[in-house]
Amino acid sequence: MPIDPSTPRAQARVERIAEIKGAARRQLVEVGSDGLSLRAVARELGVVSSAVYRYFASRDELLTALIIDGYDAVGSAAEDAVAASVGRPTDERWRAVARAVRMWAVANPHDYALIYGSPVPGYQAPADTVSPALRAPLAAMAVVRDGVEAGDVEVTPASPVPRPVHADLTRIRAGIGFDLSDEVLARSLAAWTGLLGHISYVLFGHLRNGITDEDAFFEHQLARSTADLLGR
Amino acid sequence: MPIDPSTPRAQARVERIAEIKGAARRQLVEVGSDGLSLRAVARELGVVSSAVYRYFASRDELLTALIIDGYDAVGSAAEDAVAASVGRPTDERWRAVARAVRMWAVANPHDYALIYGSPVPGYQAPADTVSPALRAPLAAMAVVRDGVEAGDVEVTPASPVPRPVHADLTRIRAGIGFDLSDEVLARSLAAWTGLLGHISYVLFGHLRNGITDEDAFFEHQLARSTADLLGR
DNA sequence: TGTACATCAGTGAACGCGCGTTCACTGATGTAC
DNA sequence: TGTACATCAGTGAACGCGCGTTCACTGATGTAC
Repeated sequence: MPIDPSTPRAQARVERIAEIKGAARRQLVEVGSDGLSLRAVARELGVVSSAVYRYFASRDELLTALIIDGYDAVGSAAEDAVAASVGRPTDERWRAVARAVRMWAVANPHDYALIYGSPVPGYQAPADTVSPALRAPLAAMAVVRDGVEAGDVEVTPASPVPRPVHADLTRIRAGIGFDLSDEVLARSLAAWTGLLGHISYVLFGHLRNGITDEDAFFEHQLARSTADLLGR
Repeated sequence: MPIDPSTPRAQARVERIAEIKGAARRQLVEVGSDGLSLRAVARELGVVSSAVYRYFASRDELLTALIIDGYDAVGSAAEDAVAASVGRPTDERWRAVARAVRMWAVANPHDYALIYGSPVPGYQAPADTVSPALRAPLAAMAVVRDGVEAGDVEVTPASPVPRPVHADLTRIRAGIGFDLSDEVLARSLAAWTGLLGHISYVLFGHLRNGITDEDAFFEHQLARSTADLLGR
């Protein structure tokens, strides 16, 4: 594999890969991750099915590429929101990240479902999905860490942390690479899973007959959960 | 369709339907909702594929039956927990429902993914899934309503509710059939989506490298979110 | 109690289809001397 | 600058497979008189 992207061939290759992934993402919309088909992708590109194997060794490899792209997309949306809000109050910054994640999800519901929905049965996520997957939650946690430093976050533990939970939180702390107390880390995780819970519940249609103004509902719930996160 | 279940034939039919659904659920485990195949179901039952059409007019109809069963199963788990905790303090009752939902999810991850995971693309849920889908959240909300009556729930609004949100909450109130103020209803919805968010995030593997004692972590987070729900 | 008929479960063959992946190949594009 | 060779993208045919659904059928089970 040549890494030099300057030669015309390498450039064409990069473009071709992008075309394939684009066609595959469009297919995801119609048919879901299980139904993703190399032949259909090839068809859309006006190319014989075996040609796709020049670029992806198998269907699963293509699926992995889409998953990584999804994580990277939501990750950079979150990171951008964090970067753009430096210096602002913590509650505002948290809401900005949360909004960025939701907006990405609403704009790309099928990519969202691919990464945060049901796992594809029989598909084993390879190791190189791990670090892209962490980008978005890490960006969110960084806001909380900054907030602790700025004194915007109530840090007094609400309840004692049982030993096994402490052990797991310690492991997570090591994984994310910066210090948050058990209390604050647990609150951050709750805020993060709560955010995805809200997004999924609405996006997957469980409030279809109840909520008409999804933006307003989200904002209202976000204000509430932000207060819970920061300890008011 | 004879409804009298007393005749041997009708009884055999009921059993056969249960067998088919059982085989289909087992398939779901291996292959997901997209991959659910009538032929494979027939194969497992030692029967020719067209025989299944005696019981389900199409693949989608079988899928719908599984979805309804899933909603009914989690719904009755929740209802049982509610019924078993009558008279106990509200925070305890809420935790009991939440635990019941999670335990069902952990015991039946594929049914959980079927109903609360990514929607099956191209599958349109028919109207008769609606009321089973409401059973679990309704059971949970009933606990909150009882809690309000018992004075266990802080009912003072934390923030004004924007008009469009109020309109949607009114619609939901009408749908669930009992009164909860905007404030309490919004908190209940947040608690419910937060619960599913936690369950999904862990069950779908996003904390695979972080949490080892999932039960302890859940209990700890549940204590926190219960306090948020009840307004401390 | 016995007979004639209707209902039902399941059979077996067939339809038309799409899938992932392999393989030997052609012809164009790049590279080395 | 020109030639010989290597690399690459894409072709086309083929493999073996499973799918949903339809249809005419057989034989067993139930029902009505």
